[in-house]
Amino acid sequence: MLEKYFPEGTDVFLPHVAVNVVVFGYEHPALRVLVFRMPPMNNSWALPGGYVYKSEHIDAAAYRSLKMLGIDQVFLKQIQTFGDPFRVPALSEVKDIDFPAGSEIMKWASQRFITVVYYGLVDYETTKLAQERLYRECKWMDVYKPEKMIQDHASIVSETRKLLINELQNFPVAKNLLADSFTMNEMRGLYEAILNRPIDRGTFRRKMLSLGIIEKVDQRKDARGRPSDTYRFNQEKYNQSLVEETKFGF
Amino acid sequence: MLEKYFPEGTDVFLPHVAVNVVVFGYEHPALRVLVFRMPPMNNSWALPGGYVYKSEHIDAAAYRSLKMLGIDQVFLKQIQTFGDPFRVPALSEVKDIDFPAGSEIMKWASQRFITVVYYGLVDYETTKLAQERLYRECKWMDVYKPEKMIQDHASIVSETRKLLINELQNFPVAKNLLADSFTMNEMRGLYEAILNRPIDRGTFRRKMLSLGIIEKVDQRKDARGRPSDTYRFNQEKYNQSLVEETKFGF
DNA sequence: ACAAAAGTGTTAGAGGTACACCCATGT
DNA sequence: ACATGGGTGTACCTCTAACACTTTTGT
Repeated sequence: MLEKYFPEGTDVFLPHVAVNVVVFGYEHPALRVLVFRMPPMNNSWALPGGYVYKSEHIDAAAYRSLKMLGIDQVFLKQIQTFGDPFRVPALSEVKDIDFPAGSEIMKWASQRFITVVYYGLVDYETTKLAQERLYRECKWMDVYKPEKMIQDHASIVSETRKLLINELQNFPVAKNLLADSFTMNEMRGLYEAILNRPIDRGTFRRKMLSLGIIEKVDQRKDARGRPSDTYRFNQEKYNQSLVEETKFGF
Repeated sequence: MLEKYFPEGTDVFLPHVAVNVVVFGYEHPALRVLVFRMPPMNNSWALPGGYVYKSEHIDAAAYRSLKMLGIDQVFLKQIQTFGDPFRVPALSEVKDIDFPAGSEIMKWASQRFITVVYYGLVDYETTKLAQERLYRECKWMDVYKPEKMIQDHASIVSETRKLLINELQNFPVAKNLLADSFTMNEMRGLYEAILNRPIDRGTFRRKMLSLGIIEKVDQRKDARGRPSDTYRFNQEKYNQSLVEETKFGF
């Protein structure tokens, strides 16, 4: 049992410290968050995360926890640390778990943990989730249709979406959430999903083009109506916008 | 030695986890940060901070670390966790320290720590620093004239000032940094100190008044020239502005 | 021809910058 | 009277919300 979940044992990790990542993906027009559940916790979803090796940077631990899920193309940024001593309910009160009582794994899991939370941005289209033995089930959960989650993960998700709004002001979040090329409609839908309010079509278009960080690539005909132009980020202008502290907000 | 610095021993604390606070104070027109140094570290200044009791909320630990310095009227907010495994240099390489080698205190201090950092806002005028035995020397350091600090504390300070700029957009930071009553000149000076750029007098005045969260109290004659009006925050409107997500920015 | 979706133009208002001007005080 | 600093007015600019109009496609 221990070998299955902790092939290296638990001594290699820092006690009391965990990392979690709220991975956002955008499937037009829905903003989604990556969640999983594993056999011992059957009825609730959890955020990806893990523990920190004794000489590992916490940022590296966050990246590693996603790599285990098959995600290596991801933008990560730390946002908040949750440190309520009772944020994780005592395991004796948790029903959806079936580790043997008194096992080393239970001892490890029942200590107090503070968790350093990151948000992650991935391209929903190209992100293929690995179905590893450890993680029985992975899925994208709609941010606005939250389902039952373990511990305080549901509030971590909603907290993180609010913080993402601030990020949107100072950081071109869309670069890491959209495919290489995308339409204005998709980009605007993404902004609307994060801000949770409609944005005027014309105004959005003009503002984004005036920033000068995206350029026209081609056209695309979707279902009906006029074909839409497709765009991509100009890498050079994009990098420049980061150091110039451009305002991307609405 | 152990009793002097850790009267309860070290077992009462979570290992590997520390908290630090960047306490800002404003003495017109300088933005200051509270630093201290204690005997074993003679040549470098340090941020206030401490360790977390095993069943204590990390926020509570941050408050407690300031209470030890005699500060109990303070607004605190968590901003960032620093988790580089080598952020604290090996004690063998630190010259300004004189704990006995091999002592329990050295064992505690030489473990790896991640530190959860908060910013704190206090009223500079009414904050009297306690000169406790543990803290030989306390002082306010000018944010823009950084002095030598231990570990990575200097970069924590500069990082935190940048994050304070974002806070300024969404949160009436001034409420907690100014005295109960203050002039427009003082308030504007505070904004300029945080943003590190000049702001037009008339524009600032009108914007602040239009927010409707401050009200005129009295007048005050300083040195020469026309007396200035003094203002205070209207508690009710202030509280209201917090839930309405008002924009305080420039 | 019509609907649908994308692209473009236009107007009005809000808010900020920059600067000029006026007012109250001490010397 | 003058210098000094606080209070107020204003013209200009930028941004954006709102909505109308035009263009390009499929049916």
